[in-house]
Amino acid sequence: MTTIASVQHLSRFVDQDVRLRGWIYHKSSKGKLHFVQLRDGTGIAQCVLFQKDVPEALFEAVGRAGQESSLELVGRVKADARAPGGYEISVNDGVVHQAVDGYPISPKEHGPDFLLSQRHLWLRSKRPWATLRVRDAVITALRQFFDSRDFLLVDSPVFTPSACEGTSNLFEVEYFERKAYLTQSGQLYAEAAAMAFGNVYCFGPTFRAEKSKTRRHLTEFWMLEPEMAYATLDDVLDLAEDMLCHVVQEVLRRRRPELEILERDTAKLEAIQKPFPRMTYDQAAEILKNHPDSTFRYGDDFGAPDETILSNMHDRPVMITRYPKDVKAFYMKRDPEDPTKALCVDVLAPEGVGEIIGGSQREDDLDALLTRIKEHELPQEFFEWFLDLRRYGTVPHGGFGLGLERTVAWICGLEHVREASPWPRLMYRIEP
RNA sequence: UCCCCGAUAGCUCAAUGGUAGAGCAUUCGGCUGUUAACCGAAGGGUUGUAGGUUCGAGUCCUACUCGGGGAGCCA
Repeated sequence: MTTIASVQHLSRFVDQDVRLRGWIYHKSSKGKLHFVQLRDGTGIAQCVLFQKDVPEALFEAVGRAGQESSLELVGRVKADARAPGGYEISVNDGVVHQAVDGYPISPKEHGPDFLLSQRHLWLRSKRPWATLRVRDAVITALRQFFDSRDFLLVDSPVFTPSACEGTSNLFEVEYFERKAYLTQSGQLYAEAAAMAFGNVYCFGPTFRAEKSKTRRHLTEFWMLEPEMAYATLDDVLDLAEDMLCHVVQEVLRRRRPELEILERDTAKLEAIQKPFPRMTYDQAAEILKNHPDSTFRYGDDFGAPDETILSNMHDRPVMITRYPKDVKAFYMKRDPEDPTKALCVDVLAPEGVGEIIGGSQREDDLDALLTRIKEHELPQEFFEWFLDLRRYGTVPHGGFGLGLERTVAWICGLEHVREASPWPRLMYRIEP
């Protein structure tokens, strides 16, 4: 039996006979020879079948086999500059498992509606392949980063009894005799875990029933939320900065070919180095006040065009701190130097991508948090356990939430976050 | 929820209110170096749905359905 090789590691088998198992990505025939671009999941390799070198039945079978036909080909690996990837298989044997005709996704252009409806097949194409391999590297780098810093993974529940930040925009589900909601953030549970384990993070799916139809929104997305006991806003900023640098470095180290397929300008990723620019809301407001394209009014949150203006001013993520308390969540601690502000941060990715991280130092004072819950008209009974964290050994603490798909979209240079998810869930799309 | 845009062959798109078209894909034939090959031939249509205007509607009008982009909100 000939050695089974993967396209990824083809260079290890030069001048050896190997067996490749996969699918036809593309084929072109010239009379007495076929060129088969064989896709095996790890990459694409060019295989050449000369009629005189292979069994007649195989030559005819390959001739009839269209795009995405499944097959195994056996042959010698040769370095050949004419072949994409630099290696080529001179085929002498093989078998077509299933000859396909009429595969829906041709090498030509397609629209997003069609491609999303064919997501189960679209995954096989080059761009999704490259994108999802970058996503894998991002996730691996994130876990590695937190593990190396002794953060413990403590996941938060998906079913929750009520809202973390407010009652709107939640998906409601039947939960036996009562209602439950799909989580929109694991943060409150991460805070409890931080009091038990010190530094923790949770990483899982979150859900927003917001009727958003933009390139930045999914109804289901993955969020990574670290939480640190005995931490201040500055600690949160430092952590976010180190984390993003590590993730980008790891993607550059491990996923160069994928970034090339995506035609990503890697110079823009090389520029992601410490320190990131940091400014306060007031400083950002001053910039927007004088900007012709902004309709910003002091006291409001920044709109999407405002974020674009601010992020385009820098070649690396910009960290904006200390927003007005009224536009931010109830659990954020107020700035002791200016009680109208919250000790919070938004991290805006460059190139107009916008917000990928939102974080804060948390309110650790029981009475202040009680007041805040009343101000926001939240049902206190659902937050008693959360208030317990302030009753029994409260400490300064903080953390942030990182949107995975937005981060992947930024690193890959995607137009829309839906491509950063293998099975994107959008307001008007839940299939396949 | 609001604003803008779109829907014609499997896909991407054309068609001045007057005969429904092309490229790709598919099928068949040809070709020993293709990279989204090339050359020749064939099949493929209830123009999103329902009404209306008109001698005549893919084209104009109304409603609906589905989708795309954006706002707000957020990661």
